[in-house]
Amino acid sequence: MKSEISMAVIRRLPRYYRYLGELLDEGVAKISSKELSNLMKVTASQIRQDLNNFGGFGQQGYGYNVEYLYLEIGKILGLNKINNMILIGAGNLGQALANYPAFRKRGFNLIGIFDKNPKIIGLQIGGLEVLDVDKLEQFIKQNEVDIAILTIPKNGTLEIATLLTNWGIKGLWNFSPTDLFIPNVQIENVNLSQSLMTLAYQIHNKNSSNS
Amino acid sequence: MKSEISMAVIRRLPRYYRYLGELLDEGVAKISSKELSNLMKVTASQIRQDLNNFGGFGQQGYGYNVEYLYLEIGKILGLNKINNMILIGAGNLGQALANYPAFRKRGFNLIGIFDKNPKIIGLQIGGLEVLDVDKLEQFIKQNEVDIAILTIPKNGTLEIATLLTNWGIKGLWNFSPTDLFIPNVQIENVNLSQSLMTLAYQIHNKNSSNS
DNA sequence: TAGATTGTTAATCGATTAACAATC
DNA sequence: TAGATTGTTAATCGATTAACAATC
Repeated sequence: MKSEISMAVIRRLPRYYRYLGELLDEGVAKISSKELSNLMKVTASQIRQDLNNFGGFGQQGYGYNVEYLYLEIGKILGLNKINNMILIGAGNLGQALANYPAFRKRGFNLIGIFDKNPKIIGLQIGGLEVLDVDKLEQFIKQNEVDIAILTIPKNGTLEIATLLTNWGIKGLWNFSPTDLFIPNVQIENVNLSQSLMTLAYQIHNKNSSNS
Repeated sequence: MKSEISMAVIRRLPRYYRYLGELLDEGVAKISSKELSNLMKVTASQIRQDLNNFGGFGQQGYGYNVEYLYLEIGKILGLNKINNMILIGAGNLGQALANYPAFRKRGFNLIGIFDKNPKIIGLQIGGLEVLDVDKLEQFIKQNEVDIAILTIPKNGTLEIATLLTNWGIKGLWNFSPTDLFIPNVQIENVNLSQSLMTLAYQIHNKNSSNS
C-alpha cells in the first residue's frame, strides 16, 4: 500500500526521463533544477516537488547527477524490468506499432501478435508470425505477458479486454475509442480522434500568437 | 479575445461528443446531466460546469436535447468546418494514420502525403500519391492546408515544423518525441512512448484492485 | 402547481508555485 | 567558510464538487 502519487506527477516522469537521457548522451554530468526548468519550460519548484515524491535524488549546493537521476526515474517507471507485450489486432495501426523500434530498446518486448482475419494470420510482422486469436489463452498461459496492446475495432474491445484481464494480463494499452471500466487491470487509453479534435478546437478558437 | 477556457475542459469535450453521438445512434432524445454522469463516470456537476463555459445548452426541469448538444459541441470543436490536413512522413505510423477512416467522417480531410525517401515517393497510400517533400511549399501555397501531421524522425522535426508554420499552417499534430516551442501555431503532441511508460509505472506500482 | 433539473455561486479539494531553512 | 541548491513547508492558484435559487 504505497502513498498515492497523483497521475499528474506520473505523466511528467517520462518527459524528465527523455530530457535526462538526452543530456546523458550529450555528456552532461550534473544539472540543477533551475537549469532543467529552463530547458523544459516548467518551474524548478515543480521539478523538485515531483522528484521528492520518490526520494531525495539531489545534493544541496550541487544539483542532480544526470546519470543517477536518469536511472532512478527509469526504475520508478519500471523500465529496468522486462515488460512482455502482445498485440491484438494487426491492422494498419497494429502493424505500425509492431514495427516501432523505440519500444524494444526500453525493455518493452513484443512477443506475440494476434488477429482473427484469416488473410492476416500467418503473416510475418516485425519478426513475428501473426497467430489466430483462438490461440490467445494458451499463449498467455505458456508465456509471461504483462501488457496487451489493443488495436482492434471498437466492438470487440470490451469482450477481449475482459478475457485478457481474467487470464492475468496486468496492463492494457487501448487504442480503441472505448472507455474500459474493468477492475484488476491497469488501462492506458490512447484516443487519436480525441487528440485531433482538441487540435481542431485550438486552431479555431485560439489566436495564433498563443504558444 | 475570448475568455480563456482551460485545457482540462477542452480535453473533455471530445469525450462528451463521443457519448452523445452514441446516444444519438441509439435514438435517445434527451438526457440529464445526472444520467450522463452515470454513463461517463464523472460528476454531474462537472458536466454542467463544463458545458456552461460555452453557454446554456439545457433546459431546467428537462435536461439536454441529445442531438442539439451533440451538434453544439461539434461546433465548439470546429468539426462543422472542413479541416484539410497533410501528412509528412509516410513510414509505418504515417501510413496507418493515412488509412484511418475515422478522421474523414469528422471533416478531417487528408489532401497530401509527403516523404523524402525515394522508395516511398510515388506510392499510393490511402488514395493519395506520396509526393516529394521538395514540393511541400508549393503545395501549401496552392491548397488550403490547416493541419500537418508529423510522423517523421525526431531529428528533422523542429526544422520542418518551423517551415510549415512560416508557410501558414495553423496546427501541428506531432508524433515525434520532441517538444516544439514555436509561436503562431497550435501544437498537439502525441507521445506513444510516454504513454506506454505511464502504463508501465501503473502495472508495477499500483495494486491490481485499483481501477 | 409540483417536480425536476439546469445554471451558477460558494465551498472544497488538489496541484502548482514561492519561500526559505537545511546542508553540501 | 561562503555560495549554491536542494528538500520541504507555506501560500497561492486553479479545478472540482456541492449546494441551491432560478425556472422550465
